[in-house]
Amino acid sequence: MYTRRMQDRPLDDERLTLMGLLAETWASLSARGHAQLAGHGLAPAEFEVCLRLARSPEGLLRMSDLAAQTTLTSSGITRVVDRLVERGWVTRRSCATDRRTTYAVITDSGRALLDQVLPGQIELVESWLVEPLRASGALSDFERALRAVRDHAAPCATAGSDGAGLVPAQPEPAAR
Amino acid sequence: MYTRRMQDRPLDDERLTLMGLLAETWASLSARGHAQLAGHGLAPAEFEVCLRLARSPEGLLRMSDLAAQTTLTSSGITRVVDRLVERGWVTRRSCATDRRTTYAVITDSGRALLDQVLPGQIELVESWLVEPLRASGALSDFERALRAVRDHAAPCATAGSDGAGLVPAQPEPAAR
DNA sequence: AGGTGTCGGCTGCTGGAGCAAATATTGCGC
DNA sequence: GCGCAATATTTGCTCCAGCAGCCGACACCT
Repeated sequence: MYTRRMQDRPLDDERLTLMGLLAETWASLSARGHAQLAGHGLAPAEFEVCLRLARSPEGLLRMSDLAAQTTLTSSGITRVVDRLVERGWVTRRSCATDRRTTYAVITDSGRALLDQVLPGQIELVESWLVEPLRASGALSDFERALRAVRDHAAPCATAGSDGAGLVPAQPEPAAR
Repeated sequence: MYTRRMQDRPLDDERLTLMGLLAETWASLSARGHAQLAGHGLAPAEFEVCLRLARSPEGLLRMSDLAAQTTLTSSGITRVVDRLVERGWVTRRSCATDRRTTYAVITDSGRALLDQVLPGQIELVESWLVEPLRASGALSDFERALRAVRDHAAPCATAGSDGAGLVPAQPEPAAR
């Protein structure tokens, strides 16, 4: 397996199929998560920002660090935080020692929102990801494989927390 | 493992972390693929459409079947095919037996484009996904786990090919 | 035939996100 | 102290995708 036969066209390459399998799996899982978030009036990026803030030591993170940790650009973070501020889940706070930086801070209301949203999200992951993995006996294998790929590919997703504050060696919290 | 300890807040739930790991891995891999496609002037959805057409029995697929197979809506497919037609990689063909349906057909030029793009994409998957998996000895485990999740979660991604024409039991070809 | 319901694809409108330019603040060298 | 480069955030422009609405076409039923 995984040695291409000569008569195969690149079109049918096994590696392409594997990537497609991963794509399809991710698309399916994330779609379910997004649908549930939408029920709470939350866009995926908004949820991720709230979650990262809540997980942060003091519930606050610099705008540019948020950008580095997510797939959004700093411009995108500005808009997302705008929307979250409008709804009272996040506030901005200026930094005492560096007046260029702006912190995004999660509010009590924002934490309450997460308390309301998280159980459903966890339930979703449990039933659509963990459960089938356990049933096929591949749960720990899967996580190990995932870590192997991530460690090889991802540069450093813990920008701004000074390498600390988030779960060690498990920097990525969010369901996009 | 994978039994939540009582003192954990939902914020630090292991299942959320696992989902985050998957999210991060997918984000990293797809970003590399997208960057390479961009070098050929291709958007991810455009590449996926071309690939699915090329893999189709006669290089043609109905618009609505393309929509069903991708994450795009039929409206989105209309626009994507518009762009591909503009650049000569795809043409539209009306159906002889049902005048409502429109086929998207890949052109020779479109196939040539794929010949040019695919090797690089395969190379990317090889070095950033297959290689680390092989190194950690988790390659076959990973695919097995992925299939378990996909089979449990994905409804049916082979719409329009009448259940045939694509790789059996491996319906998802594309790197989005 | 004629009528009705459904399907397939295309078009106006809206919102989100990236890119690039603009603005603001800091730290450095003179 | 003052200009200058570097960094951080915001703002204008543009593209892309989804939603809702539309029309043409088919199928079924009477």
